[in-house]
Amino acid sequence: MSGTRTARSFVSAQQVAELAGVSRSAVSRTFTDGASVSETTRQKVMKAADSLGYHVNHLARSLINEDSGIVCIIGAEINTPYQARMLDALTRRLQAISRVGMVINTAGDSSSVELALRQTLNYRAGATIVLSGAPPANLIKTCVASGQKVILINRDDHLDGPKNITLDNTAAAREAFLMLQRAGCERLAVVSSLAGTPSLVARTKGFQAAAAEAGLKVTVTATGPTSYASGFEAGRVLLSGSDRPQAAFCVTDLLACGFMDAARFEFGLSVPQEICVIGFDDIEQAGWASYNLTTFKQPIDQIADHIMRLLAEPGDSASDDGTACFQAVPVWRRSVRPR
Amino acid sequence: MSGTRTARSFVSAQQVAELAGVSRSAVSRTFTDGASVSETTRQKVMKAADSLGYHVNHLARSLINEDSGIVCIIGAEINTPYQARMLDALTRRLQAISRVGMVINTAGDSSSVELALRQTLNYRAGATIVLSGAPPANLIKTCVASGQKVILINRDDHLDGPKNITLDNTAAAREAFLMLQRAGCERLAVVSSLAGTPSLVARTKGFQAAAAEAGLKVTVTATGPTSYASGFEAGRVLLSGSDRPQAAFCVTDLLACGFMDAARFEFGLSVPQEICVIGFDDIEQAGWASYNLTTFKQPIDQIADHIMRLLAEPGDSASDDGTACFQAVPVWRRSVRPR
DNA sequence: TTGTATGCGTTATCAG
DNA sequence: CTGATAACGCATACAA
Repeated sequence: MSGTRTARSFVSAQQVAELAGVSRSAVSRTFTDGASVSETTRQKVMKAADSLGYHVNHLARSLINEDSGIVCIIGAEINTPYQARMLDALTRRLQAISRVGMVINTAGDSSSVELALRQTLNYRAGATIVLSGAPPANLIKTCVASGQKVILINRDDHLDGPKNITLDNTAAAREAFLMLQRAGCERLAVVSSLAGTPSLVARTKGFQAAAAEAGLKVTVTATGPTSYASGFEAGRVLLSGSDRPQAAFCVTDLLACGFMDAARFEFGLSVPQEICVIGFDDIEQAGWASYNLTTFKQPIDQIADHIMRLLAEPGDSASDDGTACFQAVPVWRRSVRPR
Repeated sequence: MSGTRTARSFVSAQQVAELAGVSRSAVSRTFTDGASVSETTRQKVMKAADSLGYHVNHLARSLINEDSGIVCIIGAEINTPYQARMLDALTRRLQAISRVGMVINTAGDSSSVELALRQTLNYRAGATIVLSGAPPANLIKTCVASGQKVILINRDDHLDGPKNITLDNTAAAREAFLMLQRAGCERLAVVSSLAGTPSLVARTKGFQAAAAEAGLKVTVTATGPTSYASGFEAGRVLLSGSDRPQAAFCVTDLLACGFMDAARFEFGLSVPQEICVIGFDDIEQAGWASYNLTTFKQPIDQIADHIMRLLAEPGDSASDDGTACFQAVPVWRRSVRPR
């Protein structure tokens, strides 16, 4: 009497087979894509499975397949608009190719990233996507050696095993400078953060370099983490001086929003008449009427699509050199004076 | 010769045992909490494991344990500030109790929620947290019957198997009305959405009821999904009429931000002098200087803590009736006139 | 403490 | 097309 409803446990293929009067294999085949089962058997099995509430145990299946269908997504600050959108884009697409995302929220420090990467191995994830943080090289090696696909986003250290996805931060930063230069701004500032993320550093350096070529100096500020509050604080600091900057390139929209609010509400400045602001990421809030922030859009959908393509490739394909670089495109709104 | 480094596959306990010169069980015990292994054996095993890059296969382990350590989190609109914060709070805490969150991003429609719930069964998740969407009752039953913990957030249909977590939306809405009444507002509006989520409906009805008791009529608007754009559009509609409302209760901060921006930039109204606005959720943006939105804070941390407590309970404990109700607390900022 | 043997739920292989 | 059987990687009862 295994058919009673009291079973405080998952239903197994065995039980379904018994009820349907067929073998375990028949049940297995019914739920395996591309296996050959007669329509009658299939019907019997489905009926029994339905009444018992049977669901294939992907975990047991993966014991044989060596692929659990799990894709680990490692990231810190999931609640940040940009990261949240990336997470949304990824999980949605994973669903579509019948995989599933396992989110590992690291504290950001390297030891917790290491722990996260171990989890990815524990769960036999077929792939690991690292949104932020710097995982130790030896662990990455283990992942790759285990047949896992490792995808690193916005890191600059290019190891050979994993696939890298980067943004052309330098080009974007240079473009940002040009936009401000054309707007007639000469006293320039960069609002950055203390996070020291490779991409943020690249944006800062790229802007500085472009300005230097034009013979202009840039004041760089970093007051805390990459947040609205830090941007606000940076505004306080930068704008209280005697000759305030005429424009600020904020390496993140979040910083830009904070900076703009400081400019307006702490110093009564109007944007873009008295100060121009450029952000980065094109988060949703950048498009809100209060900000109308001119910024650079990260091609999240393209990136996510690219990742799915990487996942679809056969495991050992080293067709490309493993690095894909995307362009951030400027989004003109109203925080920079028209030329 | 299984020890060669070419193995494009995960390392098994077997391989570790061979290298360490011990039995498979010794390896197993080394990685099992509370098993007894001599220090010498332990060292040998650890060394071998390290050099081989061995990691316990949680999936195989769960075949025996009946608990994979996976907790499924089902939600739509992960990229929304509120949901993103909830996701962040949950995944962070799950890590802390050495579980891991599997995020299933549904399209929101019921068929995709059903698919998500099936995934939860496929992966033998020990628990499922449904952030949004209405899963079919029979599937929930299967989950519960399989020994899974099912936690539903903000649903109003109280089945007996799952644990429910709700917010006292009615009380909060009533409070919102009182706040506006004290500010001297008489022509009132509610800005809602077409989503028809139970909690949103409850907020709307609660506000209406409170107003009705005071003999005041309320204009209810819903122009689209629960978004900034919808709030903006609602503002356009509501404020263009001849006698515009003096206050708006927006059932979500996102709607509130959109509404405020419409009021200011489309109609040149100042908040709170010419129109008062109250939101709901206390998303990060509500605290930004541009909005300074008076709103109701959802106790996300409390809720997440409570969920962790539910997960820690023994599986069959029905100590409580299965429903926990939290209070949203008003956060006074500057979008409502002081009394 | 250690090793041996068994079973967890599934799929692949192979014989019918 | 179907059923029996052998893996898959692991934890545990049991015997040593």
